[in-house]
Amino acid sequence: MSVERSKAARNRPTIHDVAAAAGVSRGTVSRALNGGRNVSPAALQAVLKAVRTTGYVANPAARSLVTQRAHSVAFVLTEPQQRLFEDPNFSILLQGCTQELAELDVPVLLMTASTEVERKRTSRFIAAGHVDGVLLVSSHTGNPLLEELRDSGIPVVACGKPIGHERQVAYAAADDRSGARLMVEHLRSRGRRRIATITGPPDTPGGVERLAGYRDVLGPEATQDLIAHGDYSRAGGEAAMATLLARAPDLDAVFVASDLMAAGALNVLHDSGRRVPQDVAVGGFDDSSIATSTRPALTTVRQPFQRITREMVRLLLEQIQGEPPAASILPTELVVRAST
Amino acid sequence: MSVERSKAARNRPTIHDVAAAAGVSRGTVSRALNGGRNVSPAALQAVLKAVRTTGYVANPAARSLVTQRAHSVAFVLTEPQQRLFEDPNFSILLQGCTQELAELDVPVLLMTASTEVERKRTSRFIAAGHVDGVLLVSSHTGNPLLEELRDSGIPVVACGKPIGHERQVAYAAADDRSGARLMVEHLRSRGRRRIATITGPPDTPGGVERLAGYRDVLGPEATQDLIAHGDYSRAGGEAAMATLLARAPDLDAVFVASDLMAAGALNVLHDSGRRVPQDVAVGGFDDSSIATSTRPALTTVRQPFQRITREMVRLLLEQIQGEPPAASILPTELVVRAST
DNA sequence: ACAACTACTGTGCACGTTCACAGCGCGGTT
DNA sequence: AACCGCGCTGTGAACGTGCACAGTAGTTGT
Repeated sequence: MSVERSKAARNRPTIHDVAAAAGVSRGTVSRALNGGRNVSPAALQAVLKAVRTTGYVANPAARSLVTQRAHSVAFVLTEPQQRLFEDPNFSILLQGCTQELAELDVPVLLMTASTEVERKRTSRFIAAGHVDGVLLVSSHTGNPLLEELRDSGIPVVACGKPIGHERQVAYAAADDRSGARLMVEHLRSRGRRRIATITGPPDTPGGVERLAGYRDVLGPEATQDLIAHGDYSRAGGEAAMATLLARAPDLDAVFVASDLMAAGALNVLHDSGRRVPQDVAVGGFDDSSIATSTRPALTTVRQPFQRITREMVRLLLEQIQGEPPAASILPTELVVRAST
Repeated sequence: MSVERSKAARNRPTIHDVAAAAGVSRGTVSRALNGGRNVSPAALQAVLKAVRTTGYVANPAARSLVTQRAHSVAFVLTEPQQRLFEDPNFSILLQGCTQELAELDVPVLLMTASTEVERKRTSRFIAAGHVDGVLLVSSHTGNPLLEELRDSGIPVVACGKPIGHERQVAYAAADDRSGARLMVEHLRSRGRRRIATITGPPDTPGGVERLAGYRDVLGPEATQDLIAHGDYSRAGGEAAMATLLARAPDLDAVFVASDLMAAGALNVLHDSGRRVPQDVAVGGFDDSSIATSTRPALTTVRQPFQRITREMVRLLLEQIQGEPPAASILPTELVVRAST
């Protein structure tokens, strides 16, 4: 009597309550709910009905405790936080991964590791077993977090090639190099002859590979005065464009390694009195939402973000299942708009 | 013997291992780690040292199971996903909340509830007890999720006044109405006499309150032809601006209820051959990163996002502690740039 | 007819932690 | 001298679930 009273007092129904309501045992309820193997149709129906009437939902903590799985995943961003809301790429990746995983009922924990303090915290947090795997968005190489994670043995998937760890950690990345080639070839086909470039930081895969693609096409034409480095920020794009104009006022095209930097470059070109695309053609990279919001709209190289997030999730789940880390390189596509 | 063997096989140290290493009992270790009350200095030192040598981190699932707390919080977005990466506001809120909570070692689960399916999933997920509270970013009123959450009894804090539930759910919001007044008064002080407005959707607090502030200042001057509704998207801002120009070609200022829409409006004004601010002054709202990236840069009303996120977190933690829901209205500030 | 197999079901244990309780020695008050 | 309170400690629950195992009934094969 008092036992039943205390049970009724607890508001959240447990698997016991469902079992009692369905007239079966805990084990049968558990089996019915996880796969439903070796369960009679009658029992299955009874359990399902009992679940409905009691409003039962499994306690995730109890489940995690016994399965030794957190059933969740972390999305870790090592870039300065500024970039999360300045550059839509990160939001798209975050959104894509979240959505992809939500369909599998896997929640995503968002963590940043921009500062030393945050990195420590994130590292400790992940080591505590809060998550089964990590989606790591960290373009800059040499971040200690990657090695810490690798050493802790937790499954990791990087977004973009993790320079120096290509063989040891899984990653999904767009084919930056051939994407850059597509763009530069397109600029040449438009009759441009003095094609400059604004690169990403030299310690990022995008910074290296897209520049390599540019050089592939231009060969010796790619002189040093036509190459300026940016930091993937709008302000960085502006500064780099100003530098290029000072060094090579006769340039007639510029391939910018990200749409956000390209938007900055457009502003500077506008201020210098040059018309786009008549005087200078501008090509971006990403095909983020920025590309269609500039005037003129940007010709750019589309990164297949949806495929990238899908692959990241797949590669992570594979590793959680015990498979070794793998990599996935995805093709890019030229999107021609008004700026070239 | 075999017992010790199996213990050694488990890679993650438990509280038992720490207790053994420190020469004390589980209870003492637990007490030493949670507050350290009623623990002798000697025992405390021994435990701390044992934690260091074993590399112990508490198992969150086990802890949650017994404390009946998830020790985590959900950030739920009900807007169409598009907006997460088009409008920087959401990223800022997300980032702010995450950061604020990270300092308290509370992870943030990111969930979307844009579609019916997602809403069901999110609802069930939260009902399962995965989180202790919900940070709800949902501008549109009438979303069933809010009521579902309220009924389930889980602590909720809304961002922006939850129309129709002001008394029942906690919220943090900027003072939209007086912010709008600031801007319209500023436009008048610049000598503008035909001041139009592009509002947010009428079922959002921002849509209602900012329009009210506009009317407060203009009174009968606020004729219907000067008011157009937008949907907080860039495209919506463009469409609304085009409508206004058709209806009132003589307008000399427009107050736009969000920076993103204002950016769209600027484009349309530019295309129509009008100069900003000489022919038409444009005022935005938010002071998001967009405001400084337009040409000309936007005069806007700054929302104190950092204070908003701080208040959201505070209000949520309060409720988790058992306090009743409260509200927090935060002051806005006029930021004058080149567009007025 | 008996054994072997199949399909299904119930029970005990373990996961790792916190909390309530009881026990212990020790100094101070009645 | 007996008692009480205090600071500290160890121990036995309990949280709710999944899994291994044993057991039952019914069916098939020799």
